[in-house]
Amino acid sequence: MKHIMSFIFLRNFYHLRNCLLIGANSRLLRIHSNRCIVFPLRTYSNVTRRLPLRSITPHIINLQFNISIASKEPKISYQYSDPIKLYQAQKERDTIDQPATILVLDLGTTGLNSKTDKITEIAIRDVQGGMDSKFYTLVNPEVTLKNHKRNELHTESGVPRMEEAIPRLLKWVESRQINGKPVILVAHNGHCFDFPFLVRAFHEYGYQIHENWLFLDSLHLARQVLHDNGTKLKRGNHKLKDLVKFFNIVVEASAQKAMVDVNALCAVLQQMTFVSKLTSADLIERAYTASRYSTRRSSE
DNA sequence: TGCCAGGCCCTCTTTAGGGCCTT
Repeated sequence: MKHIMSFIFLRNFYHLRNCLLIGANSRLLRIHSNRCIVFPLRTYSNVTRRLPLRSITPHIINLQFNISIASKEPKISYQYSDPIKLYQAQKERDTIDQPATILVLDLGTTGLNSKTDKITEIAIRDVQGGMDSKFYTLVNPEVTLKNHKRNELHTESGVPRMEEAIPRLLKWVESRQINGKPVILVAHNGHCFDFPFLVRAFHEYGYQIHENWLFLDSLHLARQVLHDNGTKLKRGNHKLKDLVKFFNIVVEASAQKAMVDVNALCAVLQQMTFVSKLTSADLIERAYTASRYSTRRSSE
């Protein structure tokens, strides 16, 4: 009986969200005792999603969504939605059993070669949001950059070198970790770009990637789930910008370039997990450990 | 705009070639 009620609850939930066209702010669903708990992937992101004018109905307004008319198309911010308040209230009471911390990552580098190029920028965001949910730092690559202005920016006093940035990164990730449960680092094309850079940098300065750290490539995920779901994207249209456009997401500008992409990927990840009905457990199953890169490195 | 590296995927072919995707 409990399962039947949960099924009906879920069906009604999806139906409600589909009707309102606001399915972005609550993604990870799980049955908790006899209740359906809504897990938002993000709470304080500045990302908004464009909605067609006809979708603004009294129902949405009555639900107290934050609507701003900034241009021809109204925008709906998700940060004041009820599921989020529910999540925050539950989190404060520490009653939600989250299987993992999901962190969206983007790196800036001096080039594309993880063996020879250096990291210049690290941006990470905890999709659950809350206080101190963002980590951002420039990194002094200790090499001369081609762009003179960028070179000055990255070599200013106070910009940490990678060996100084790693301990800060570790401390921040640890602060986001929930009782030693896994951390899933998500990056677009991370398997071929961000993750090899990160793992190599850790090894270079004598740090080990913790076994609880898992890696998930959102490019690979997008190519899989957007096909499985029937909402096919044409081959060659899985760039982050393409996904932002596909999901009709508006990303606010920021001086921190990598953080702009992180914000965008947070929203894209929400959409993908929603349309594909993926849970945290599903993401864990699709993720892999750093040993995948360590093996590659040792075989060189 | 294209180059850079490299893993994955698709297509066309059976072992190879080319495009995608990231800074």
